Amino acid sequence: MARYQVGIETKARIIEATRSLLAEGGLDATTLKAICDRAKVRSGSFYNLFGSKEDAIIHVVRESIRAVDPDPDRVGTDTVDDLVDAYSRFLQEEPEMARVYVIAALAGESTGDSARRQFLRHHMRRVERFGDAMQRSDPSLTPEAAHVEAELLLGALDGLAFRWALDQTFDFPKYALLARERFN
Amino acid sequence: MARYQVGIETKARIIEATRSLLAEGGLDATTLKAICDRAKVRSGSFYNLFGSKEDAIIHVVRESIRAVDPDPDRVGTDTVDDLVDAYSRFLQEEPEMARVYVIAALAGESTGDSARRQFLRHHMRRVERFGDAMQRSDPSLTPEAAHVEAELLLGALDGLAFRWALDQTFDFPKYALLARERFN
DNA sequence: ACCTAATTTGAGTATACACTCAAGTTTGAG
DNA sequence: CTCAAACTTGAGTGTATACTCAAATTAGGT
Repeated sequence: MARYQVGIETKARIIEATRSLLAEGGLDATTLKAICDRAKVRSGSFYNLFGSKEDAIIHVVRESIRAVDPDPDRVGTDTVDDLVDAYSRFLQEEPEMARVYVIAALAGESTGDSARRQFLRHHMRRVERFGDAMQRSDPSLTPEAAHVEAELLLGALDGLAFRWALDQTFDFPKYALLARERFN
Repeated sequence: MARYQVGIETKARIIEATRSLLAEGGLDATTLKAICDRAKVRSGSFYNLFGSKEDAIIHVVRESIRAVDPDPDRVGTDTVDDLVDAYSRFLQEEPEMARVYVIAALAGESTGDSARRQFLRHHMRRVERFGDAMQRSDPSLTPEAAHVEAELLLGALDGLAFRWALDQTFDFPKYALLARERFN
């Protein structure tokens, strides 16, 4: 796709423009025009590198989640607490991005649901991560039980994050730890 | 506002049109034109009765949540299980509405955040309901502890509902009950 | 029947949006 | 240096959007 150096740089500029717009003003602020203006690119160039605006947005959201992953290379040394901490950190450092994530995952009417499938895959990977960490800390746990516990804990974290998005005075880290104590 | 009988009926028609459009096709399908066509009304009439499209949508979402409330008049006889059941039922009966609820609550950039405040108030009322029910089943629970438990359980339910929205083969009622067992 | 206020109309405003494409320019491998 | 492919341009397309308002009509209390 982007094989020339200049194309790679353009793509990076577009991604950075999209990232900063999402972080500053959420989805509403992230129009094609705004992205192109900030990236110093005309719209035709954008579409030479991305199939749609949503492609760029999803790329950025996934990238920023990966950025706070305690074990991005899956070495397998992360604990449940590490994962919960990473979740708290993501909310703290990228509050707007968390909202974008949820809306992009749910609003998939327009996109068909390819976006939704992508978010589901991402969720399943996280469940696996949590389940693995739970088994490492308690080897007597069966894989099936670990999976259920992981879905419950991740569900609780997601719901508490939604709660926090409604009202940022909500003490997410505190409740996240309480939830973590209930599951294992 | 709507003092003539005909105005009251028009308002009801608009609400019903909005409700059915949201249930059938979510937010994307619920344009002003679609609402007006279905309600057999011209746009001017709509704006005589509602301040904005979003007013009508929020009205409908709140109404449909209330419709599955096990104790809408707050008699105070509902148990935690009743409340969890009502939550499951809402997802089952109004799947599209649940997504609309979340998006409307989070997408408040455009609205300022008056919508967000409204959803927060609604959330707080539900926390209170859950907390009250928990105290009724276990009178040794302090109000403060009940509040914390209620936030945790409701958070877990919200997160599991998000999980279910990603993939409707997810067995929400099963996980909801598991979560319910962990908190009390 | 009168009269005010409620309601309705519907053409009109503004305008924002994602996306396209044919024609040019630049890149870099051979 | 050549040249095909990668990249860029930017005016243009098409469409949908929520919302307004002045004028006409209707409701219903008196």
